[in-house]
Amino acid sequence: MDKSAPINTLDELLCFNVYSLHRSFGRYYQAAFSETGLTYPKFVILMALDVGGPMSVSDLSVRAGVEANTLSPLLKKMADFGAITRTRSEADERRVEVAITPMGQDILTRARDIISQGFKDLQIDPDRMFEALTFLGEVRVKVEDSDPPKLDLDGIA
Amino acid sequence: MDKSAPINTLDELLCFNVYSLHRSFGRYYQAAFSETGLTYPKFVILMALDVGGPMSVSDLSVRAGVEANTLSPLLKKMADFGAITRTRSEADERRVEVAITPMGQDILTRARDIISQGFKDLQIDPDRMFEALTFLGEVRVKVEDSDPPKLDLDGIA
DNA sequence: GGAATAAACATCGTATACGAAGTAATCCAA
DNA sequence: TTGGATTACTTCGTATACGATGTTTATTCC
Repeated sequence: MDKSAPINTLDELLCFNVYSLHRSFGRYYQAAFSETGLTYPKFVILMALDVGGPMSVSDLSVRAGVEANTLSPLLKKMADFGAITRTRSEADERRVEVAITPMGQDILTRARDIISQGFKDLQIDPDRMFEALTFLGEVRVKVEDSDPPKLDLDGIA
Repeated sequence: MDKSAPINTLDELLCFNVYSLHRSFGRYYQAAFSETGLTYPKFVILMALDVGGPMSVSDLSVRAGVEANTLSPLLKKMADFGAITRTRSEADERRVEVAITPMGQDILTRARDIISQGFKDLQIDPDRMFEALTFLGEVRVKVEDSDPPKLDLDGIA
């Protein structure tokens, strides 16, 4: 019989605050990028490739924080568009090397500026944000390393 | 010519840290809820209805932080399952009143326990979390109130 | 060195999410 | 009071995401 900390409202839950803010950012960027064909996940991919250089789909998966199967169709679209290239590795025929193109760089440069500008508009305290970034990063590691308890609805549904 | 704060890596971006942690939580809860039919968004809906009582789709939309059109199909599925009820308002035929059922309550009770347990396992410092919750909430308000600068790819794509 | 494994991507099925557009009910102003 | 807004919800089209599974290529271990 362990009551642990009973959850009262959604606002007390970190996962909900993260979920909620994520969706707010999603709508924000959808408005910022509308009509350009760029989306937030594509921006993340361009950033990862720009900073980390050419890399395999799996490496990109780790950097971007999404599963490889989510990346596959996205990368195909971006390659068709011309923002990135996809090349079978000579050394290992299983691997696909992904790289940003000059056109992708151009897009990224402008997107970076927009995001910088938008961030400045938000007037967020740098110290609090740094602390939050650190905290969120630590939590992410813990969540990923953790084995979640399993929900059991026997007798209910 | 405003360079503002140039963005170097994804890790420096609050939106990316939120995005990334959101996905980690998503995989975490998918594992916790697997096979039960419950999902994180459905849990959020049950929580909102349990705490706030019966309410319209639009009110629920605000509480859960998702658009009403996202809710519609979800609510239909949950009602078919028996966890909630959907009733046309007598007073205003446009409105649909949504309420949690006893079966939904039972599901929620167990889900709450699982989430409490999982949270305890993560060993998160309460003070830092409280500060983070406050910060994330403030940022969310700012993001929602803010008018995003518009990306322009003329001459590139 | 050849079968059993494992690794890297891609595909498939399902579940959110969003904006835009559609429908029906209510409100409101001339 | 009636016809044009406005509101509430739904439907539609598109874009992520995930786990499970399939396919191809590399590795490993007899």
